[in-house]
Amino acid sequence: MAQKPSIPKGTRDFSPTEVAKRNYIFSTIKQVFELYGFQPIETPSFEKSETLMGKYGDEGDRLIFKILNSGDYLNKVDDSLLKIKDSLKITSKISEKALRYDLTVPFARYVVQHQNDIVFPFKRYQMQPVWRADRPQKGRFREFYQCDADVVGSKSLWQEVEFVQLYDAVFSKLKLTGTTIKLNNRKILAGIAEIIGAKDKLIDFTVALDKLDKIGAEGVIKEMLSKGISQDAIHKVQPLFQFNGNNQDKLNQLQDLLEASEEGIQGVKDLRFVIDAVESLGLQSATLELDVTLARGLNYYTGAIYEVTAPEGVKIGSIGGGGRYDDLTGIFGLNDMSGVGISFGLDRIYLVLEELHLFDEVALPKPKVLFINFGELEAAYCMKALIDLRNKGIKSELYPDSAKMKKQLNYANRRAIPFVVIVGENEIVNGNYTLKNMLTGEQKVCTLEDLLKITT
RNA sequence: GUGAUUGUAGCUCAGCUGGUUAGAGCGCCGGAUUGUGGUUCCGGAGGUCGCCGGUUCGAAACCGGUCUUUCACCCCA
Repeated sequence: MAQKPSIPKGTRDFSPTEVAKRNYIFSTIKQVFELYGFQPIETPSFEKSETLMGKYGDEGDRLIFKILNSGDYLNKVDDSLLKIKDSLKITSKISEKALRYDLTVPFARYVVQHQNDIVFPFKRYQMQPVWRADRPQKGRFREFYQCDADVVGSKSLWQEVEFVQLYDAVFSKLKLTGTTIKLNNRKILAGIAEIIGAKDKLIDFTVALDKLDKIGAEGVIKEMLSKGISQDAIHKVQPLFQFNGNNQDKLNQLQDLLEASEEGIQGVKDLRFVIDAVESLGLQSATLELDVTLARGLNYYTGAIYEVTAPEGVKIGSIGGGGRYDDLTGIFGLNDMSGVGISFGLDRIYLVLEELHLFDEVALPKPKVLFINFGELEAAYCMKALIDLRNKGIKSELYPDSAKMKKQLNYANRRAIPFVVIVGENEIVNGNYTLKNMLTGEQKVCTLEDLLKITT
């Protein structure tokens, strides 16, 4: 046997049924995106390294797939550099392109590059694969799809309200009820950090706080201490560790806690606006939850932070996330362009729908009629009928070879094709067709008109 | 990147503490049945036991490395 074929770690093949299910999710998301006024764009699967590097933190840089330069790339590297074997330094010499790590940074690049042609506020959506050199595990792949919708050029909080509704609309349409849309605001996190005098440790602080439901208050405190946040400071935010009540209660508690921080108060105000609006407009199937521990986030979020978790009982992590970023296009030289956006993790949504058996009605595209092939003459006769069937939109095909009847019928069975048309000498002489129902086994001789009528 | 875990036929898996020519079920191909399927019966093909190296008289089994699978951490969709 030849070498056993396989695909790289963390990648997957998708067979027809899987593609059908994935397309169902894609088209649902796409419909809702367009319903909300977004327009599609696409960007290259790889970008210049400088566009991507440094945008996702050190951890992110490590996870970016680098593309080797073409040609004799090593020849151009200094011997001295090769000798010290510093991978980081050599990488920038031998690789100038990298695979897309997410859709937001390429989008920022796109906006800056096309700023003169874009009508602002610009609402775009994008559904494309992204790549991460991560170690795969449950619900985590090295190649996966993101479905993003972003608005740039508007600071309106109404937009943030709409994204909550959009999440709810998509999940409701997928019949995925019981999702939780978690909402937070970076300004609140900054406010808290300010109150405790750990403004410079905002990232460490938020990353630790984010783990509250996973490692508990003790674990969080331990991690904060190890990052150099003082005992005294931690004591001040103690209330956060047992935060409860409904969204309004939480808002009021935050209001008190953040009194001394101007930024924090602004965050509470923003959050209150969004929460009030969503609560008065109502959601179909999702629950909106203010979660102060929500800190995931890419370093560029500056306002709202979203994260969607699957219904209780499905252990898959988040199935979507997003937020507001005021400074993103600034990196590429376009200032004062606020953006807010969300992302759907297609592959994870797939896993959740599968686990909850919500794919029932997704039909695999397959032919309805198979013409049995008895030979050249018969095949030619069948091809004529096929034209009529196909013109009427009836998915149909001719078995390509004049194989044994048994084999051809078996093929119809395996593919669950409901009708088979048998044409031999007799049928050709009489100008008719023998139609067989593969489910009931019934068969009858009929005209082309009957054939079209019955199989439609 | 850290720590575990998995790998035997196309698929799901047996294969005892190292011991002849490595098995089963399903699937595939052919026949019983040359214009009638899903059932049944008969026959057949298909394996460098992930890969490389080591220990041994002898390795699918033991050891090392590597790749792969799954999982946790880090981080994230």
